[in-house]
Amino acid sequence: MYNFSEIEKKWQKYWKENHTFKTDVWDFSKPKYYVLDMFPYPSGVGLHAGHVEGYTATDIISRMKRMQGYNVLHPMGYDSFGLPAEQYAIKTGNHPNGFTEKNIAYFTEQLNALGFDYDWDKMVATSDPKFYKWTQWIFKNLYQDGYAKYVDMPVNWCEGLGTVLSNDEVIDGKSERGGYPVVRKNMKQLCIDQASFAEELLEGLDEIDWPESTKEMQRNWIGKSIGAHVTFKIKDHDKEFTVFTTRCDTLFGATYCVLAPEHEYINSITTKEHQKEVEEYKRTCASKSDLERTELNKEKTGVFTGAYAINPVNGREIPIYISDYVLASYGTGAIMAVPAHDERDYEFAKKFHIPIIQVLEEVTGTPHENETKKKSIVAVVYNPKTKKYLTLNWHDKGGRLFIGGTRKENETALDCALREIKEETGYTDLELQETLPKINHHYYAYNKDKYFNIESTGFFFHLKSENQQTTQLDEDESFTVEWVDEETVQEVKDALHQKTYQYAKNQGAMVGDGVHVHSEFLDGLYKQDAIDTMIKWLEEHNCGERKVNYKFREWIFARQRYWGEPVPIVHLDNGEEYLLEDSELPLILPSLEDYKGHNGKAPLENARDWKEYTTKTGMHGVRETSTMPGSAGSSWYYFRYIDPQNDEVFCDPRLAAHWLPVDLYIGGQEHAVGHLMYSRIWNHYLYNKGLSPVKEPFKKLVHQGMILGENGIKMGKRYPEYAIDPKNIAKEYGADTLRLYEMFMGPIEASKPWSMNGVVGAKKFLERVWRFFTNFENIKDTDKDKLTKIYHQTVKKVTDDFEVLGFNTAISQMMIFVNECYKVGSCPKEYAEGFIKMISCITPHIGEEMWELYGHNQTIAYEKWPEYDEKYLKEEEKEIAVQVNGKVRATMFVHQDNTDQEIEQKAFSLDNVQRHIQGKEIVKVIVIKGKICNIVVKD
RNA sequence: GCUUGUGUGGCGGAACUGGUAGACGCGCACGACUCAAAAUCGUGUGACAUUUGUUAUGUGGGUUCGAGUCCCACCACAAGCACCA
Repeated sequence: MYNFSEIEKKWQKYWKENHTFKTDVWDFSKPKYYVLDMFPYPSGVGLHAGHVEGYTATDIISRMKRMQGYNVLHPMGYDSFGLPAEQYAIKTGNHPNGFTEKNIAYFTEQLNALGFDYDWDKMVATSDPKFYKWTQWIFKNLYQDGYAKYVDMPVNWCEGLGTVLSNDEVIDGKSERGGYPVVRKNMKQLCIDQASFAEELLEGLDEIDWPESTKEMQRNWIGKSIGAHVTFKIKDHDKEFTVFTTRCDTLFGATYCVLAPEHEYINSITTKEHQKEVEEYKRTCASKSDLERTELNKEKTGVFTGAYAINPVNGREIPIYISDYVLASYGTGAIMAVPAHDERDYEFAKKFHIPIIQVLEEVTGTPHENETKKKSIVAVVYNPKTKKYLTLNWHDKGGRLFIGGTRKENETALDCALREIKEETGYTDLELQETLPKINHHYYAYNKDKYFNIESTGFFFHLKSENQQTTQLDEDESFTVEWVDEETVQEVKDALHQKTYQYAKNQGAMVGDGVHVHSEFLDGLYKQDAIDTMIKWLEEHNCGERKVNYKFREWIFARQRYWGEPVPIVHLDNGEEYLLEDSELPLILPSLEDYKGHNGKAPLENARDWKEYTTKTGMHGVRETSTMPGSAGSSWYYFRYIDPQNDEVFCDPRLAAHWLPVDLYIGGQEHAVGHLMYSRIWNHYLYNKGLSPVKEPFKKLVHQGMILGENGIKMGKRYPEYAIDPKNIAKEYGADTLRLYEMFMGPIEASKPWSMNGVVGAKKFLERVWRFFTNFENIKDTDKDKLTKIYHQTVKKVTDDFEVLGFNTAISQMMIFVNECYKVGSCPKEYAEGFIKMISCITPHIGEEMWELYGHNQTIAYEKWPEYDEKYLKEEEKEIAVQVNGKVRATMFVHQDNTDQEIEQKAFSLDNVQRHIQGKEIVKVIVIKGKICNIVVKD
């Protein structure tokens, strides 16, 4: 029986003493492979099961690549600035350094206990001055190049934490850490202008091998939308304002405008009689946090300013409202409202009784030449008492329809609808619920042999009472009047009637595509053409232009916290900002007596001596006391691993050119728009400056899934009782077992529940391996042939599966191989050693130990990866299925040289096949080489 | 509501560009070894009927000689976004 704790300790010691995994980064003779894990925050709790999963995956890849002859860089480090250390400092009054160092040592010990092959000489920690010197240096460059600057802006202010938070640190209006309420407040902020990278960040996404969902989240976060700026003059004022819209084609349907409550013009344009209301509304909005604003999402609010804007396209005067459904921070903080074609505007217009003008009609049916134009109606009548709809069943002359009809001259659409209902069904007591959008319908009338193009107005009525008159039908009107339930309504297949019904079911704005009407030069154009035409018109008439807008805004780059990188900026007494010189970096974080910030001030305000600064030329100033956010160091750390000791430059460009990009990056999806966006921004900046050799730092990205508790519940703070602590598992079952189990659980990206039985199973497999392969009576060539095929298959499958991180299926193949060895009762040394090499990537300790028992006195880590020979993979005899009408009726062995005819003949000779084709006509026989033979028969 | 995913035995999960569904593991049952148990080794294991059959990959349709895989509609779950004009 194998003693895992002894073996694991032995090899961990061996690797450390022999520097087995030291990477010579200057050795360019071999191809490089850079595998990276998202480095952890070194919390005192240590590793959790999710860490182990991701780290084992990169460990396996790095070990395989090393054996395949790559020069592998597989580093580990710590994102060691952060809140727990800060809280420790506040509580104890001690500098967080000691606390952090202790945690790092603890974390490192745990990582080593799991046998990961990190080169610890490359270790970095973001809180180490030797590291953050360069964080400050890169920031300095960003500042010099104008990408970092002070901006006066509304921010997420968290009173509870006494700091400003970025949007991704705010969840549901509360701080991500601690759950304190967050409010909006105007402050001068140090920001990084990420929006200027928006376009290249979007483009970059197309060239990297990342999970689609993460790319999509980044696209969403950047939030690009293509549209136009349109300028509206204000009536009786010498002023104009600009709106952003993606639907400038609907400009003829604009019936009002809305300004955000914070809009600068409001005070000057509001008329006297509306002043009080407007003031009051502004005040309510200001007191609301973002959370409250979204909570009040349900009902639109707003007030009229008394002012009117002039629609540039038709000179129409439309009222200007203010409402908080328009955000000051997006676009221009002002919109044109087109209630007919925008859900929000529709809702607002309904509430404030503002006209709704439809300028786009959905098109149904197929257009044709020489159409006759008509106006008509479709009426959907619903009886709320019986929950049934009124339909006419035209049977074979048109199927089931609602009530329809052509408008007479001088007849309104509504009159027409009421008349048709009365004539065709006799009902007279109706209540109009909604006039539905008009539809542009094309059809062909067989009885008249004519093509028609109709503009149909839809109506939705409720039946108030069953009062009925006698119907007046033309002789060709042969239908039955039927009240039907919702299910039977589905029988209405006519496109126009179907669409009308949909409008009746979901009343609101018509937001889809269609042709323009009442829009002068746009009439007859579809949406996209109309947008292009309108932009051209706006540009020609100097009242608008094409405009791309992004949700992406400034990245606030300062926190009122202590435990972060100091910002190398001094605020001079004359109001200017002074940037420290390179020689003054790193700007070291001072020790304090009081680590707590007071009244929203940064803790570094307490560092009175440190704060003071005088330039060489004798100018006095005060240092910036905010520190950088947590994501600063992690935005470039992958550079530093390559060249961690360099004091001249953040990373030697020759090394960066050789080692970047990172070939494989594994980490949790929670960083999809935080860290993964910020590092791309910094890298794009460095790339544009010629300081990074690649546009995109991470070529391939994989997120490890969440590991759930045994009952499928998320582990973590909420349910600590279900949490699995990898420390205990490693202690009780061994690190190899833990690694093997986590890799066998399922696909790496999937969330999957923990199973203690599964752990035991993994351990049993390792014991089974040990028992067989360390019993040298088994290791002999006697039955070599019996294992040749399965061995080569296994090498191929494991190699291919490792490459795509399919560890669960690779392990399954290795189990099959071991089962086969047991069955045969022996295994040649050659195959055994190949197997040991493969499994040593997953379970390195037992791998090294067995390798040694096989008489080798060097680590297995640099042994040559086993190879397979295609010629052993081919099966000359293969069992294929014989189907009759697609059902498997028998199986048979066929030789790979057999012709289709031979296979066919053999299939027909099988008893059970005969039974099923007897007395039936054979339609055809399909033979797919090596797979199947299907006989199609007919009675 | 929108976006992106995911739905396969008692459980975790396999299945290449459509070609014998359920690999491998857990669990369960039986057998061998044992006085016995554990461990180990072997055999079996979707369901129903039980000789050959029927039926099965969230639901309902479709394409095909053949569908877990492709198409359409729907349902459920997960994650993210959410008045973004």
